[in-house]
Amino acid sequence: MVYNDKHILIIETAEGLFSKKGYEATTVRDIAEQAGVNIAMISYYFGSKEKLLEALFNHRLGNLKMRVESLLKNDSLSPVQKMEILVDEHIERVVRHEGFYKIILCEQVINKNPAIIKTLLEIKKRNAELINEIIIDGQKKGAFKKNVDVILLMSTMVGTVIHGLINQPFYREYNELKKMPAKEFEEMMQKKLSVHVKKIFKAILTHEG
Amino acid sequence: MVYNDKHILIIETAEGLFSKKGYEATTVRDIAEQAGVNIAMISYYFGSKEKLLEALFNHRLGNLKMRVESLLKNDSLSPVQKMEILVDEHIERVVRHEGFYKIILCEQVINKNPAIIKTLLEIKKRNAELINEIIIDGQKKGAFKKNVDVILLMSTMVGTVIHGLINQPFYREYNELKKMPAKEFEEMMQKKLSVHVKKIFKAILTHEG
DNA sequence: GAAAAAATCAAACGTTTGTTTAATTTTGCG
DNA sequence: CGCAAAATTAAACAAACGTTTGATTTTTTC
Repeated sequence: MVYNDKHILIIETAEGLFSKKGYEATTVRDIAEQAGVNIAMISYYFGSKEKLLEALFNHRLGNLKMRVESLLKNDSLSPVQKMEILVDEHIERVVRHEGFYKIILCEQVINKNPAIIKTLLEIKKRNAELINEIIIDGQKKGAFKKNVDVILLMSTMVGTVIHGLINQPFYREYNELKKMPAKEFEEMMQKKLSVHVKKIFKAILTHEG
Repeated sequence: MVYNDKHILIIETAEGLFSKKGYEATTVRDIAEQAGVNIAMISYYFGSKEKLLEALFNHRLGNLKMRVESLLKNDSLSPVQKMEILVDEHIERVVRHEGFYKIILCEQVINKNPAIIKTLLEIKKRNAELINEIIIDGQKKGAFKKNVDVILLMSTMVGTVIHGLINQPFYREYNELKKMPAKEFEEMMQKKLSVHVKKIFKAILTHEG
Protein backbone atom coordinates (compact mmCIF):
# COMPACT_ATOMS: atom_id res chain seq x y z
CA MET A 1 0.00 0.00 0.00
CA VAL A 2 1.35 3.39 -0.99
CA TYR A 3 -0.08 6.50 0.62
CA ASN A 4 -0.72 9.83 -1.10
CA ASP A 5 -0.62 13.23 0.59
CA LYS A 6 -4.18 13.03 1.82
CA HIS A 7 -3.64 9.57 3.23
CA ILE A 8 -0.66 10.85 5.16
CA LEU A 9 -2.51 13.94 6.33
CA ILE A 10 -5.23 11.76 7.81
CA ILE A 11 -2.78 9.23 9.25
CA GLU A 12 -0.67 11.84 10.98
CA THR A 13 -3.67 13.75 12.23
CA ALA A 14 -4.94 10.51 13.72
CA GLU A 15 -1.51 9.87 15.19
CA GLY A 16 -1.62 13.15 17.08
CA LEU A 17 -5.08 12.50 18.46
CA PHE A 18 -4.45 8.85 19.31
CA SER A 19 -1.34 9.81 21.25
CA LYS A 20 -3.13 12.50 23.23
CA LYS A 21 -6.52 10.91 23.86
CA GLY A 22 -5.93 7.26 23.14
CA TYR A 23 -7.24 5.24 20.21
CA GLU A 24 -10.67 4.42 21.63
CA ALA A 25 -11.38 7.91 22.93
CA THR A 26 -10.54 9.42 19.56
CA THR A 27 -13.54 9.57 17.22
CA VAL A 28 -13.42 9.52 13.47
CA ARG A 29 -15.25 12.83 13.64
CA ASP A 30 -12.32 14.26 15.65
CA ILE A 31 -9.88 13.07 13.04
CA ALA A 32 -11.93 14.24 10.06
CA GLU A 33 -12.54 17.68 11.56
CA GLN A 34 -8.92 18.27 12.53
CA ALA A 35 -7.65 17.01 9.19
CA GLY A 36 -10.23 19.14 7.37
CA VAL A 37 -11.76 16.25 5.46
CA ASN A 38 -15.23 14.76 5.34
CA ILE A 39 -15.98 12.04 7.80
CA ALA A 40 -16.73 9.53 5.08
CA MET A 41 -13.22 9.89 3.69
CA ILE A 42 -11.77 7.78 6.47
CA SER A 43 -13.81 4.73 5.58
CA TYR A 44 -13.36 5.56 1.91
CA TYR A 45 -9.58 5.66 2.17
CA PHE A 46 -8.82 3.15 4.90
CA GLY A 47 -11.93 1.01 5.26
CA SER A 48 -12.33 1.52 8.98
CA LYS A 49 -10.95 3.26 12.03
CA GLU A 50 -9.01 0.14 12.98
CA LYS A 51 -7.49 -0.14 9.53
CA LEU A 52 -6.44 3.48 9.91
CA LEU A 53 -4.53 2.51 13.04
CA GLU A 54 -2.91 -0.31 11.10
CA ALA A 55 -2.05 2.17 8.36
CA LEU A 56 -0.37 4.38 10.97
CA PHE A 57 1.77 1.47 12.13
CA ASN A 58 2.53 0.69 8.51
CA HIS A 59 3.44 4.29 7.80
CA ARG A 60 5.81 4.60 10.77
CA LEU A 61 7.25 1.11 10.90
CA GLY A 62 6.81 -0.26 7.40
CA ASN A 63 10.02 0.97 5.84
CA LEU A 64 12.01 0.88 9.03
CA LYS A 65 15.23 -0.02 7.33
CA MET A 66 17.53 0.89 10.09
CA ARG A 67 20.43 3.08 9.10
CA VAL A 68 21.97 1.13 11.90
CA GLU A 69 21.98 -2.19 10.15
CA SER A 70 24.76 -1.11 7.81
CA LEU A 71 27.04 -0.21 10.68
CA LEU A 72 26.76 -3.73 12.00
CA LYS A 73 28.77 -4.85 9.02
CA ASN A 74 31.23 -2.01 9.53
CA ASP A 75 34.33 -3.58 11.02
CA SER A 76 36.00 -0.25 11.75
CA LEU A 77 33.61 0.32 14.67
CA SER A 78 34.12 -1.28 18.05
CA PRO A 79 31.23 -3.12 19.76
CA VAL A 80 31.01 -0.27 22.28
CA GLN A 81 30.75 2.28 19.48
CA LYS A 82 28.10 0.20 17.78
CA MET A 83 26.06 0.06 20.98
CA GLU A 84 26.35 3.80 21.42
CA ILE A 85 25.12 4.46 17.92
CA LEU A 86 22.27 2.04 18.50
CA VAL A 87 21.23 3.85 21.67
CA ASP A 88 21.38 7.28 20.07
CA GLU A 89 19.46 6.03 17.06
CA HIS A 90 16.71 4.75 19.32
CA ILE A 91 16.53 7.91 21.41
CA GLU A 92 16.43 10.10 18.33
CA ARG A 93 13.59 8.07 16.84
CA VAL A 94 11.50 8.14 20.00
CA VAL A 95 12.09 11.86 20.52
CA ARG A 96 11.19 12.64 16.91
CA HIS A 97 8.02 10.53 17.01
CA GLU A 98 7.18 10.75 20.68
CA GLY A 99 3.44 10.61 20.00
CA PHE A 100 3.72 7.42 18.00
CA TYR A 101 5.84 5.70 20.61
CA LYS A 102 3.26 6.60 23.23
CA ILE A 103 0.68 4.91 21.03
CA ILE A 104 2.88 1.83 20.76
CA LEU A 105 3.26 1.80 24.52
CA CYS A 106 -0.49 1.74 25.10
CA GLU A 107 -1.37 -0.54 22.22
CA GLN A 108 1.20 -3.07 23.40
CA VAL A 109 -0.83 -3.41 26.57
CA ILE A 110 -4.31 -3.14 25.15
CA ASN A 111 -4.37 -4.05 21.52
CA LYS A 112 -5.45 -7.40 20.22
CA ASN A 113 -5.19 -6.57 16.52
CA PRO A 114 -3.21 -9.47 15.04
CA ALA A 115 -1.51 -7.36 12.35
CA ILE A 116 -0.22 -4.86 14.91
CA ILE A 117 0.87 -7.54 17.35
CA LYS A 118 2.75 -9.28 14.57
CA THR A 119 4.45 -6.10 13.40
CA LEU A 120 5.63 -5.19 16.89
CA LEU A 121 6.84 -8.71 17.57
CA GLU A 122 8.82 -8.83 14.35
CA ILE A 123 10.52 -5.53 15.10
CA LYS A 124 11.38 -6.65 18.62
CA LYS A 125 12.79 -9.87 17.31
CA ARG A 126 14.87 -8.14 14.67
CA ASN A 127 16.21 -5.63 17.18
CA ALA A 128 17.01 -8.37 19.67
CA GLU A 129 18.94 -10.30 17.05
CA LEU A 130 20.76 -7.18 15.94
CA ILE A 131 21.79 -6.36 19.48
CA ASN A 132 22.69 -9.96 20.14
CA GLU A 133 25.07 -10.00 17.20
CA ILE A 134 26.88 -6.97 18.53
CA ILE A 135 27.04 -8.49 21.98
CA ILE A 136 28.44 -11.79 20.71
CA ASP A 137 30.99 -9.87 18.66
CA GLY A 138 31.94 -7.88 21.75
CA GLN A 139 32.26 -11.05 23.79
CA LYS A 140 34.50 -12.66 21.18
CA LYS A 141 36.73 -9.61 21.23
CA GLY A 142 36.89 -9.79 25.02
CA ALA A 143 35.27 -6.39 25.43
CA PHE A 144 31.92 -7.59 26.75
CA LYS A 145 30.92 -9.76 29.67
CA LYS A 146 29.35 -13.18 29.38
CA ASN A 147 25.72 -13.86 30.33
CA VAL A 148 24.07 -10.73 29.04
CA ASP A 149 20.27 -10.78 29.02
CA VAL A 150 19.37 -9.17 25.70
CA ILE A 151 15.66 -8.69 26.39
CA LEU A 152 16.25 -7.09 29.77
CA LEU A 153 18.82 -4.81 28.20
CA MET A 154 16.27 -3.78 25.58
CA SER A 155 13.58 -3.35 28.22
CA THR A 156 15.86 -0.95 30.06
CA MET A 157 16.66 1.09 26.99
CA VAL A 158 13.11 1.30 25.70
CA GLY A 159 11.57 1.70 29.15
CA THR A 160 14.01 4.36 30.30
CA VAL A 161 13.64 6.47 27.19
CA ILE A 162 9.85 6.46 26.97
CA HIS A 163 9.48 6.98 30.72
CA GLY A 164 12.01 9.77 30.58
CA LEU A 165 9.89 11.51 27.98
CA ILE A 166 6.64 10.83 29.80
CA ASN A 167 8.19 12.26 32.96
CA GLN A 168 9.34 15.44 31.23
CA PRO A 169 6.76 17.73 32.89
CA PHE A 170 7.58 16.22 36.26
CA TYR A 171 11.29 16.52 35.51
CA ARG A 172 10.91 20.24 34.86
CA GLU A 173 9.01 20.76 38.05
CA TYR A 174 11.23 18.63 40.25
CA ASN A 175 14.42 20.20 38.95
CA GLU A 176 12.94 23.71 38.80
CA LEU A 177 13.44 24.12 35.08
CA LYS A 178 10.02 25.52 34.28
CA LYS A 179 11.42 28.66 32.69
CA MET A 180 13.68 26.84 30.25
CA PRO A 181 12.45 27.14 26.64
CA ALA A 182 10.84 23.97 25.29
CA LYS A 183 13.40 23.51 22.53
CA GLU A 184 16.35 23.90 24.85
CA PHE A 185 14.80 21.57 27.41
CA GLU A 186 14.11 18.93 24.79
CA GLU A 187 17.69 18.97 23.60
CA MET A 188 18.98 18.79 27.16
CA MET A 189 16.72 15.84 27.90
CA GLN A 190 17.82 14.00 24.79
CA LYS A 191 21.46 14.49 25.74
CA LYS A 192 20.85 13.41 29.34
CA LEU A 193 19.01 10.30 28.22
CA SER A 194 21.81 9.45 25.83
CA VAL A 195 24.51 9.74 28.51
CA HIS A 196 22.36 7.90 31.05
CA VAL A 197 21.48 4.91 28.88
CA LYS A 198 25.01 4.59 27.51
CA LYS A 199 26.35 4.54 31.04
CA ILE A 200 23.96 1.72 31.90
CA PHE A 201 24.92 -0.21 28.79
CA LYS A 202 28.61 0.08 29.60
CA ALA A 203 28.02 -1.08 33.14
CA ILE A 204 26.08 -4.12 32.03
CA LEU A 205 28.18 -5.02 29.01
CA THR A 206 31.80 -4.09 29.64
CA HIS A 207 34.39 -4.89 32.26
CA GLU A 208 35.04 -1.30 33.17
CA GLY A 209 37.18 -0.17 36.06
CA MET B 1 -14.46 6.89 51.17
CA VAL B 2 -14.49 3.37 52.56
CA TYR B 3 -15.33 0.48 50.27
CA ASN B 4 -17.36 -2.60 51.20
CA ASP B 5 -17.00 -6.05 49.66
CA LYS B 6 -19.25 -5.28 46.72
CA HIS B 7 -17.42 -2.05 46.00
CA ILE B 8 -14.16 -3.92 45.91
CA LEU B 9 -15.60 -6.70 43.77
CA ILE B 10 -16.65 -4.14 41.18
CA ILE B 11 -13.41 -2.17 41.43
CA GLU B 12 -11.20 -5.20 40.96
CA THR B 13 -13.36 -6.61 38.19
CA ALA B 14 -13.02 -3.27 36.43
CA GLU B 15 -9.27 -3.34 37.06
CA GLY B 16 -8.94 -6.64 35.24
CA LEU B 17 -10.93 -5.45 32.27
CA PHE B 18 -9.30 -2.03 32.07
CA SER B 19 -5.87 -3.63 32.06
CA LYS B 20 -6.76 -6.07 29.30
CA LYS B 21 -8.92 -3.94 27.04
CA GLY B 22 -8.19 -0.40 28.15
CA TYR B 23 -10.46 1.97 30.00
CA GLU B 24 -12.38 3.30 27.01
CA ALA B 25 -12.90 -0.06 25.35
CA THR B 26 -14.29 -1.54 28.55
CA THR B 27 -18.04 -1.01 28.89
CA VAL B 28 -19.97 -0.79 32.13
CA ARG B 29 -21.96 -3.73 30.83
CA ASP B 30 -18.73 -5.76 30.63
CA ILE B 31 -17.91 -4.89 34.20
CA ALA B 32 -21.40 -5.52 35.56
CA GLU B 33 -21.71 -8.86 33.81
CA GLN B 34 -18.31 -10.14 34.88
CA ALA B 35 -18.84 -8.95 38.45
CA GLY B 36 -22.30 -10.47 38.48
CA VAL B 37 -24.09 -7.27 39.42
CA ASN B 38 -26.74 -5.20 37.74
CA ILE B 39 -25.54 -2.52 35.40
CA ALA B 40 -27.18 0.24 37.42
CA MET B 41 -25.11 -0.67 40.47
CA ILE B 42 -22.05 1.00 39.00
CA SER B 43 -23.66 4.40 38.80
CA TYR B 44 -25.42 3.70 42.10
CA TYR B 45 -22.18 2.92 43.91
CA PHE B 46 -19.63 5.10 42.15
CA GLY B 47 -21.61 7.75 40.28
CA SER B 48 -20.04 7.11 36.91
CA LYS B 49 -17.56 5.01 34.99
CA GLU B 50 -14.91 7.66 35.39
CA LYS B 51 -15.49 7.86 39.14
CA LEU B 52 -15.03 4.09 39.19
CA LEU B 53 -11.61 4.55 37.63
CA GLU B 54 -10.82 7.13 40.29
CA ALA B 55 -12.02 4.68 42.93
CA LEU B 56 -9.64 2.08 41.53
CA PHE B 57 -6.73 4.49 41.84
CA ASN B 58 -7.91 5.31 45.34
CA HIS B 59 -8.18 1.65 46.23
CA ARG B 60 -4.70 0.77 45.01
CA LEU B 61 -2.81 3.95 45.85
CA GLY B 62 -4.83 5.55 48.63
CA ASN B 63 -3.24 3.87 51.62
CA LEU B 64 0.12 3.41 50.01
CA LYS B 65 2.02 3.85 53.23
CA MET B 66 5.23 2.37 52.10
CA ARG B 67 6.66 -0.26 54.39
CA VAL B 68 9.78 1.19 52.97
CA GLU B 69 9.50 4.55 54.65
CA SER B 70 10.33 3.12 58.04
CA LEU B 71 13.58 1.66 56.81
CA LEU B 72 14.70 5.09 55.74
CA LYS B 73 14.94 5.98 59.40
CA ASN B 74 16.71 2.72 60.12
CA ASP B 75 20.34 3.63 60.64
CA SER B 76 21.51 0.04 60.73
CA LEU B 77 21.02 -0.23 56.96
CA SER B 78 23.55 1.08 54.49
CA PRO B 79 22.43 3.30 51.59
CA VAL B 80 23.11 0.42 49.21
CA GLN B 81 20.92 -1.89 51.27
CA LYS B 82 18.18 0.71 51.36
CA MET B 83 18.29 1.05 47.62
CA GLU B 84 18.09 -2.69 47.18
CA ILE B 85 15.05 -2.93 49.40
CA LEU B 86 13.45 -0.07 47.52
CA VAL B 87 14.00 -1.82 44.19
CA ASP B 88 12.64 -5.14 45.44
CA GLU B 89 9.66 -3.41 46.99
CA HIS B 90 8.84 -1.78 43.68
CA ILE B 91 9.26 -4.96 41.66
CA GLU B 92 7.12 -6.92 44.07
CA ARG B 93 4.34 -4.35 43.90
CA VAL B 94 4.33 -4.19 40.12
CA VAL B 95 4.43 -7.99 39.80
CA ARG B 96 1.59 -8.40 42.31
CA HIS B 97 -0.57 -5.76 40.62
CA GLU B 98 0.67 -6.02 37.08
CA GLY B 99 -2.73 -5.17 35.66
CA PHE B 100 -3.02 -2.00 37.65
CA TYR B 101 0.44 -0.82 36.67
CA LYS B 102 -0.43 -1.38 33.06
CA ILE B 103 -3.45 0.85 33.60
CA ILE B 104 -1.24 3.50 35.16
CA LEU B 105 1.11 3.26 32.21
CA CYS B 106 -1.63 3.96 29.71
CA GLU B 107 -3.51 6.51 31.77
CA GLN B 108 -0.32 8.47 32.29
CA VAL B 109 -0.19 9.00 28.56
CA ILE B 110 -3.88 9.43 27.87
CA ASN B 111 -5.75 10.52 30.94
CA LYS B 112 -6.73 14.07 31.62
CA ASN B 113 -8.67 13.40 34.83
CA PRO B 114 -7.30 15.98 37.29
CA ALA B 115 -7.73 13.76 40.35
CA ILE B 116 -5.74 10.94 38.78
CA ILE B 117 -3.04 13.24 37.45
CA LYS B 118 -2.70 14.78 40.88
CA THR B 119 -2.48 11.41 42.63
CA LEU B 120 0.20 10.12 40.29
CA LEU B 121 2.21 13.33 40.55
CA GLU B 122 2.13 13.26 44.33
CA ILE B 123 3.32 9.67 44.44
CA LYS B 124 6.12 10.41 42.00
CA LYS B 125 7.17 13.41 44.05
CA ARG B 126 7.15 11.47 47.29
CA ASN B 127 9.13 8.62 45.76
CA ALA B 128 11.63 11.03 44.25
CA GLU B 129 12.15 12.73 47.61
CA LEU B 130 12.50 9.39 49.35
CA ILE B 131 15.10 8.20 46.89
CA ASN B 132 16.84 11.54 47.00
CA GLU B 133 17.22 11.32 50.77
CA ILE B 134 18.87 7.93 50.47
CA ILE B 135 21.15 9.23 47.74
CA ILE B 136 22.20 12.28 49.76
CA ASP B 137 22.86 10.03 52.74
CA GLY B 138 24.94 7.74 50.56
CA GLN B 139 26.87 10.69 49.20
CA LYS B 140 27.60 12.00 52.69
CA LYS B 141 28.92 8.61 53.68
CA GLY B 142 31.10 8.55 50.59
CA ALA B 143 29.40 5.47 49.18
CA PHE B 144 27.57 7.18 46.30
CA LYS B 145 28.73 9.33 43.44
CA LYS B 146 27.90 13.00 43.02
CA ASN B 147 25.57 14.28 40.32
CA VAL B 148 22.93 11.58 40.31
CA ASP B 149 19.81 12.33 38.29
CA VAL B 150 16.98 11.09 40.51
CA ILE B 151 14.22 11.25 37.90
CA LEU B 152 16.25 9.40 35.29
CA LEU B 153 17.10 6.77 37.88
CA MET B 154 13.40 6.36 38.66
CA SER B 155 12.54 6.27 34.96
CA THR B 156 14.98 3.42 34.50
CA MET B 157 13.62 1.42 37.41
CA VAL B 158 9.95 1.94 36.57
CA GLY B 159 10.47 1.63 32.83
CA THR B 160 12.63 -1.47 33.02
CA VAL B 161 10.26 -3.32 35.33
CA ILE B 162 7.03 -2.62 33.47
CA HIS B 163 8.66 -3.27 30.09
CA GLY B 164 10.16 -6.45 31.43
CA LEU B 165 6.70 -7.64 32.37
CA ILE B 166 5.14 -6.49 29.12
CA ASN B 167 7.85 -8.33 27.23
CA GLN B 168 7.29 -11.58 29.13
CA PRO B 169 5.66 -13.46 26.23
CA PHE B 170 8.44 -12.30 23.91
CA TYR B 171 11.02 -13.22 26.55
CA ARG B 172 9.69 -16.76 26.67
CA GLU B 173 9.76 -17.11 22.94
CA TYR B 174 13.16 -15.54 22.40
CA ASN B 175 14.80 -17.58 25.14
CA GLU B 176 12.88 -20.75 24.28
CA LEU B 177 11.20 -21.05 27.65
CA LYS B 178 7.71 -21.77 26.40
CA LYS B 179 7.43 -25.01 28.30
CA MET B 180 8.30 -23.51 31.68
CA PRO B 181 5.28 -23.39 34.03
CA ALA B 182 3.79 -19.91 34.48
CA LYS B 183 4.48 -19.76 38.19
CA GLU B 184 8.09 -20.80 37.82
CA PHE B 185 8.63 -18.37 34.96
CA GLU B 186 7.12 -15.52 36.93
CA GLU B 187 9.43 -16.15 39.87
CA MET B 188 12.42 -16.39 37.59
CA MET B 189 11.50 -13.13 35.89
CA GLN B 190 11.04 -11.35 39.19
CA LYS B 191 14.46 -12.53 40.34
CA LYS B 192 16.09 -11.55 37.04
CA LEU B 193 14.54 -8.11 37.15
CA SER B 194 15.72 -7.66 40.71
CA VAL B 195 19.32 -8.55 39.91
CA HIS B 196 19.26 -6.51 36.71
CA VAL B 197 17.91 -3.29 38.22
CA LYS B 198 20.12 -3.55 41.28
CA LYS B 199 23.15 -3.94 39.05
CA ILE B 200 22.15 -0.78 37.20
CA PHE B 201 21.59 1.11 40.43
CA LYS B 202 25.00 0.11 41.73
CA ALA B 203 26.65 1.18 38.50
CA ILE B 204 25.01 4.58 38.54
CA LEU B 205 25.25 5.23 42.26
CA THR B 206 28.40 3.62 43.64
CA HIS B 207 32.11 3.80 42.88
CA GLU B 208 32.46 0.11 42.25
CA GLY B 209 35.73 -1.47 41.30
C1' DG C 1 -14.84 17.46 -24.80
C1' DA C 2 -17.32 13.40 -23.60
C1' DA C 3 -17.20 9.28 -20.78
C1' DA C 4 -15.27 6.95 -16.80
C1' DA C 5 -13.19 7.01 -12.43
C1' DA C 6 -12.09 9.06 -8.21
C1' DA C 7 -13.06 12.18 -4.60
C1' DT C 8 -16.13 14.68 -1.71
C1' DC C 9 -20.25 15.68 0.62
C1' DA C 10 -24.53 15.98 3.80
C1' DA C 11 -27.50 12.99 5.65
C1' DA C 12 -29.02 8.93 7.56
C1' DC C 13 -28.06 4.17 9.29
C1' DG C 14 -28.38 0.84 13.07
C1' DT C 15 -25.67 -0.05 17.36
C1' DT C 16 -23.75 0.74 21.39
C1' DT C 17 -22.62 3.81 24.86
C1' DG C 18 -23.08 5.61 29.96
C1' DT C 19 -26.71 6.94 32.71
C1' DT C 20 -31.37 7.32 34.74
C1' DT C 21 -35.89 5.93 36.05
C1' DA C 22 -39.31 3.82 38.64
C1' DA C 23 -40.71 -0.34 40.58
C1' DT C 24 -39.41 -4.11 43.56
C1' DT C 25 -36.80 -6.74 46.90
C1' DT C 26 -33.77 -7.05 50.73
C1' DT C 27 -31.82 -5.38 54.84
C1' DG C 28 -31.40 -3.09 59.35
C1' DC C 29 -33.39 -1.42 63.47
C1' DG C 30 -36.64 -0.10 67.28
C1' DC D 1 -43.57 -7.38 63.42
C1' DG D 2 -43.45 -2.86 60.86
C1' DC D 3 -41.39 0.58 58.59
C1' DA D 4 -37.64 3.24 56.64
C1' DA D 5 -33.37 2.91 54.22
C1' DA D 6 -30.52 0.53 51.17
C1' DA D 7 -29.89 -2.52 47.48
C1' DT D 8 -31.26 -4.51 43.23
C1' DT D 9 -33.68 -4.92 39.04
C1' DA D 10 -35.51 -4.51 34.02
C1' DA D 11 -36.45 -1.12 31.05
C1' DA D 12 -35.90 3.08 28.86
C1' DC D 13 -33.12 7.27 27.79
C1' DA D 14 -30.75 10.48 24.82
C1' DA D 15 -26.29 10.96 22.95
C1' DA D 16 -22.47 9.45 20.43
C1' DC D 17 -20.37 6.02 17.89
C1' DG D 18 -18.37 3.92 13.26
C1' DT D 19 -20.10 3.15 8.96
C1' DT D 20 -22.91 3.49 4.67
C1' DT D 21 -25.66 5.61 1.28
C1' DG D 22 -26.63 8.11 -2.77
C1' DA D 23 -26.11 12.35 -4.92
C1' DT D 24 -22.71 15.69 -6.57
C1' DT D 25 -18.34 17.53 -7.83
C1' DT D 26 -13.68 17.00 -9.42
C1' DT D 27 -10.14 14.66 -11.86
C1' DT D 28 -8.40 11.50 -15.19
C1' DT D 29 -8.36 9.14 -19.54
C1' DC D 30 -8.73 8.63 -24.35
